[in-house]
Amino acid sequence: MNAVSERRERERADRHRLIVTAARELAEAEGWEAVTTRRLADRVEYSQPVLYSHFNGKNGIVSAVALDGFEQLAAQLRDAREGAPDQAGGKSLGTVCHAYLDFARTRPAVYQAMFVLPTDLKFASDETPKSMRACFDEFVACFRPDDDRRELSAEVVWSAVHGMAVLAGSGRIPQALQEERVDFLVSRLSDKPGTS
Amino acid sequence: MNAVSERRERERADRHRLIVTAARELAEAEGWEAVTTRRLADRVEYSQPVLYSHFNGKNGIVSAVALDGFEQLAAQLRDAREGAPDQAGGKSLGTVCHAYLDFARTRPAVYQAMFVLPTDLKFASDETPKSMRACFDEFVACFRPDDDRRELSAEVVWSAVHGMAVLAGSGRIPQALQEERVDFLVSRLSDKPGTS
DNA sequence: CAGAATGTCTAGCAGTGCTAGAATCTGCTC
DNA sequence: GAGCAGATTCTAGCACTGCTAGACATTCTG
Repeated sequence: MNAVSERRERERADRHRLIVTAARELAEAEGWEAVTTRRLADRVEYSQPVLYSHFNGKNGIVSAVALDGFEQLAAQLRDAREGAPDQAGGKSLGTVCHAYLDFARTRPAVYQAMFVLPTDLKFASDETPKSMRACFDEFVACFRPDDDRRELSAEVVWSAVHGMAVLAGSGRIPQALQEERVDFLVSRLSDKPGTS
Repeated sequence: MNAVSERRERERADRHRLIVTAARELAEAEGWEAVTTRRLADRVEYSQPVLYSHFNGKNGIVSAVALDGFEQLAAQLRDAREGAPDQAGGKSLGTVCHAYLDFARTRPAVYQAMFVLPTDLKFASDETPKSMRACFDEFVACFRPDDDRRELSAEVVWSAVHGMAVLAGSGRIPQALQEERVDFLVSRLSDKPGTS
C-alpha cells in the first residue's frame, strides 16, 4: 500500500514533467497559439481530462512552463554574474544583462510564458516563486551593497532589458543594435567606481 | 449617385468609428478577454458579419484601437515635451517619460492593444504607422540634435519606460515607486549640460 | 476471485472567430 | 407608384476552443 502509492506518485510526477515539457516544446516549435489542450493531450498520448487532473486548466500549464523558465533564467544569470571579471564593480551588470537578453532571444516561447501570457502566478505576494525573486536578486547583486538605491536601480535595469526584449522581439526596435543598447544602459546605470 | 455614395461612405466611416469606440470602451470596462465579436456586435446593434465588412477580423479591430492609441499617445507626449521648462536640455525627457507612464497607467486596455496583444500592424517597415514613429520621435527630440547617439538613447529610454509600464502593470514591480524610477533613469540618461 | 477504489476515456457543453447563402432593404427606371 | 437590379444585412452554421460529467477500465485489497 505504501510502496504502491509511492510508485503512483512517482509516475504522476513523471507525467507532470512530460506534460510541461511537451507544452514547452510545442510552443517553441509552433508558438503558443498552437498549444491547445487537444493537441497537447495527443502529444503526451493521453486524453484531455488527464491534463486537468494535473493542472488547473491551461493557464496552469503555461504557469508551470513559466516557473521552469524562471528557474532556468535565474541559473543562467547567476552563472553569468559569477563568471564576470569584476563581480562587485561595473562589469557584472553588463554580463548579466547580456545573459538576460540572450535568454529572451533564444527562448522566446518560454519568455513569453513568463512575461506576456496570462498566468496564475502571483507576484509581489508571499507565495511569489522563489526563482522569480532570484532573477531579480541577480540584478540587485550587481550593485554595491552599501548603495541604498540598489533595489531601485535593479528595477530600472530589469525594466529596461525587459523592454528591449519585447520591443525587439516584436520588431518595434531593430534587433541588431541590442548589444549597443545594453552597453549604453550599463555605462550610465552601473555603480561608478569613483562615486563612493 | 455621387451624393448617395458619398453619404454611404460617411455612414460607413461613422460606423467604423462606432465599432472602434465600442471595442475600446468594452475593453476598458471589462478587459480584452471580454471583447468577443458577438458582444461587440451586440453593443453596436449590428450583427457579427458587419464587423468583418469593416475590419480584417478581430485582430483588425484591436489594431484600429491600437492605432488610435498611438495617435493619442503621440499627442500627449508632444504636449508634455512642449510644455516642459527646458526643451532642449534635460528636463523635457523626464516630463515625456512621466507622460508616457501616465498614459500606460490610466489607459491600460489601450496600452495593451498597442504593445501586448497580437495586432497586424507592421513595424520597422515602410507602412509603419506615422503616429507610432511620432511617439518614438518625441523621445528622440529630448536629446541634443548633435548627439549622434540620440536615436539609441531614445530606444533605451523607451524600452525602460515600456518595461516599467508592463512590469508594474502586472504587479512584478511595485507601482508606487514608478516616479522615483523615472527620475533615476532620467538623471542618468539625459544629456548632461556639461558634456558638449 | 469478488468488491472497492482508483484512474482514464468518451461524449458533450458553452463559447470562440469567422463565413456562405438567404433575406432584406435601397435607389433607380419606367 | 410598381418593379427591378444591386448593395447591404442577417440567419444559421462550421470548425475550433477550454473544460467537465458520467460511463468505462484497470488496479489493488480482503
